[in-house]
Amino acid sequence: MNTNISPKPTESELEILQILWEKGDCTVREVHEILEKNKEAGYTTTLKLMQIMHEKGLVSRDTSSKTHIYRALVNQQKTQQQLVNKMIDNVFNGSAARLVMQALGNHTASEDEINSIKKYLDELSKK
Amino acid sequence: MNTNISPKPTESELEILQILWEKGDCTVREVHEILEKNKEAGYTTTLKLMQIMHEKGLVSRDTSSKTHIYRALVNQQKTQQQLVNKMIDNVFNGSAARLVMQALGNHTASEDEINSIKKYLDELSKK
DNA sequence: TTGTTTATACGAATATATTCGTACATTTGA
DNA sequence: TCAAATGTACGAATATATTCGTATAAACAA
Repeated sequence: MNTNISPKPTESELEILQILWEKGDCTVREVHEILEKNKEAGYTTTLKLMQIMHEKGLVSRDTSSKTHIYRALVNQQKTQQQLVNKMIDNVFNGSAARLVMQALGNHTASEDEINSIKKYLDELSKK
Repeated sequence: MNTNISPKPTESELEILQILWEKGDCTVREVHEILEKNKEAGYTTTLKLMQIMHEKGLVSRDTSSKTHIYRALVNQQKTQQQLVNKMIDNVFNGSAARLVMQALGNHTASEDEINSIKKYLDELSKK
């Protein structure tokens, strides 16, 4: 039973989740400053987005002091899995293998990456 | 050089592109009947979507007879690549390997699939 | 011929996502 | 103390995606 079904995050929400996953708990200002490195956006835009994410249950927040602290509520792995599965279905007609090859094809994986994937595949084979 | 940069197709557009890629040229009615198997939608909704796709340059159409024939203009592989790259960036912090593992983790790839991926990786390593 | 079916065109309603201005409260520092 | 800086709340504008109703023309069949 999973009462944890969150709606699929939008692109903007995903950008924010990335930051929260990596940095841990953050204020709006902290998130905003990181976002600003890559794109232009007003502070209140970021604030509003994070408030909406709170309404949706994507994040929690600590409001005990004036400056609120936000925390990701959805699990990174689960969210990634959800999005990947959707893409496999939606874009690759259900074939995970085709997605994998497409992913490796262009995005020139490094030798290290390739090796770690090979190891991973060996693990899978054993089971 | 690529003068073929089309805007990212939306989800609905992707469903239609899938059909055109698989079936080849289609009328609106043909596309609509396939779509209907999976979801409910009015005929004029499908029509409108395909007209918009035409405006955007995602499809061409032959209007020489009353019933128009639509054809995908964007390449399947390129479109898949575009979407996968976006996801690698957007969801996996730029790591193709992490996407690959996530994709294989849950979606229980078959032994055959795993082997074909291994072969593929070997090819990549050689270069 | 003439009514029914099958098309397209197109405007508009609805839903959702994104962006920002403004009001107002709290904190800070000169 | 009190003005500037910093923060939240919230409504509204804008953009985009999706859905559908209606008008109208063409094809078809009795």
